[in-house]
Amino acid sequence: MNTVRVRFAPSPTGYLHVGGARTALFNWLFARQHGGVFVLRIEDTDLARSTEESTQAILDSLQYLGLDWDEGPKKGGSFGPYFQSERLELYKKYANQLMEMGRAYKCYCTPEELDKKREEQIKRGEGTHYDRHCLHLSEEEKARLEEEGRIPVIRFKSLDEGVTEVDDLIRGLVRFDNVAQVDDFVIMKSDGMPTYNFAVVIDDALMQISHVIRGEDHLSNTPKQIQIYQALGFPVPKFAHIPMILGPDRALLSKRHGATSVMQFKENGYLSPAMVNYLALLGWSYDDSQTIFPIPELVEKFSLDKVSKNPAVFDIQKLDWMNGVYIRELSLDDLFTEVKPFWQKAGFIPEEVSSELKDYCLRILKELQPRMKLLSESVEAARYFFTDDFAYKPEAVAKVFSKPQTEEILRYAADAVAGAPELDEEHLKPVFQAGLEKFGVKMGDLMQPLRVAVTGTNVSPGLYEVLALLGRDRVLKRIDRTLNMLKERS
RNA sequence: GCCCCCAUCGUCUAGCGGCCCAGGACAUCGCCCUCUCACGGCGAAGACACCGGUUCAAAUCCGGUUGGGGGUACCA
Repeated sequence: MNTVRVRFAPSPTGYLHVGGARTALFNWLFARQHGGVFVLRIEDTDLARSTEESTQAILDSLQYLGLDWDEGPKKGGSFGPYFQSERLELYKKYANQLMEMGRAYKCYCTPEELDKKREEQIKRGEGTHYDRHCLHLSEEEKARLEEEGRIPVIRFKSLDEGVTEVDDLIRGLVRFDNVAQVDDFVIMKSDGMPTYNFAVVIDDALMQISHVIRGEDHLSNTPKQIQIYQALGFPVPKFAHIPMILGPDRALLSKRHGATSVMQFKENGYLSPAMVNYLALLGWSYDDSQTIFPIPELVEKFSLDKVSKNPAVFDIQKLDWMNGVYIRELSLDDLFTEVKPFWQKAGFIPEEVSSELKDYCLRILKELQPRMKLLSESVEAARYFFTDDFAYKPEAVAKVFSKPQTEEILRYAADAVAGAPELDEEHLKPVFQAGLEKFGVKMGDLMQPLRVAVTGTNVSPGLYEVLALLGRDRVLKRIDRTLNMLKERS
């Protein structure tokens, strides 16, 4: 009886963006916590903008985030179909029922006529609402209009008095004046499709949705929907309107703020659990100390009454930090699994990785792990481990190779490397230190030129580790190459 | 225009009448570690939008102002 049934109902008119993902996440968490059902429904009633690619992109995005649905596309369920475009008969049936009850009527007004009336209402300082011009049309008038070729829409006849209350789980009681706030809105368009405010009610009612968790942008539409529930005698679900996500300029988060598509985040190297963790914290918090929440803990601790009422600015820097935290928590093996596609795409490693190569990768990753925020960063950071043909970073050359004695120091380092039984700190450091006295310089003045010589950059993991990974041959070749370059330059 | 929602450090937030001259995290700055960069450790700076009430006592309750967001479609 009290089964929790929630749903995520995106319209396939583009990629899933982080706002939608966050809504999906809150629904999913709520369902999982209560042992309920998470339904995925595709709201594709906008014929002009809905595409199959978008549907697929949404499915892929949810999968990446690990938000599995119990009923919906590719999964089925006993409340289907789960595409609104396949539920047209249902909407028609209930629209007719409303008309028979006298709670809906055909309207022949053209968009132009309606626009004009709206403008006048605004000019007069009134709220905008349909003037019920078509409510009292006689059968003859209707027939005449249809002969003219006008195709009617169906409007809901809203209540003439009183207020409609939305008892929101997050915002508390919100009251709307029926006359001023609930228009005789269109429920069936002239193309035979239902409008959002109608279809959402029919579907949520028929799918026995118990809690409607959605963005705050739907709060103002809720009284309209509640009137439909009531007119049709459907039980009204509980509502929870979660705050919007904004960009740094406090405008609604959109493409112009940068990446907003979930798949884009995946491609940029964000780990799924980091993404989920960050999204969960946008508008929700647990206490005054914890910020890292593994998914099972989220399922356990999430609650709607800890959801904030104010809109949240999407902070990419915090997401980056969090991604770094999750990267550092990965085992090297798991990190390799995550990094693999990036390295394959860069041509560093083949499709099939030998155990010897994997071992090498793991050793590299051990050094890179504490320095990574994004998986994608590992490509540039690891380039010199996979190719000898790397470019020297101009800033590094300018800064490091401009010092006196550079070439002598590099030659000394080459000798040290050539003579050391092992390329590690234990064997190299004493030799390097001896060099410092000889040249009258500090450790950095020796290590930095050597670093640039073997990596092409002045920023890398610990040099001893890098040298050991590269091996004697490659190190000596690279020092040679650098020396030649310096000679040619002067 | 009309209606609805919201208002604590730059950002996400804790706070639900006294524990708060406001706590945490990211970002920023400084120090330590140190071969560079990270990681890690320590520390600094940084907020209750404003004005009125209510109360012995307000970040917390009420009203207003201002500001931000949303809705007002034959989009969802």
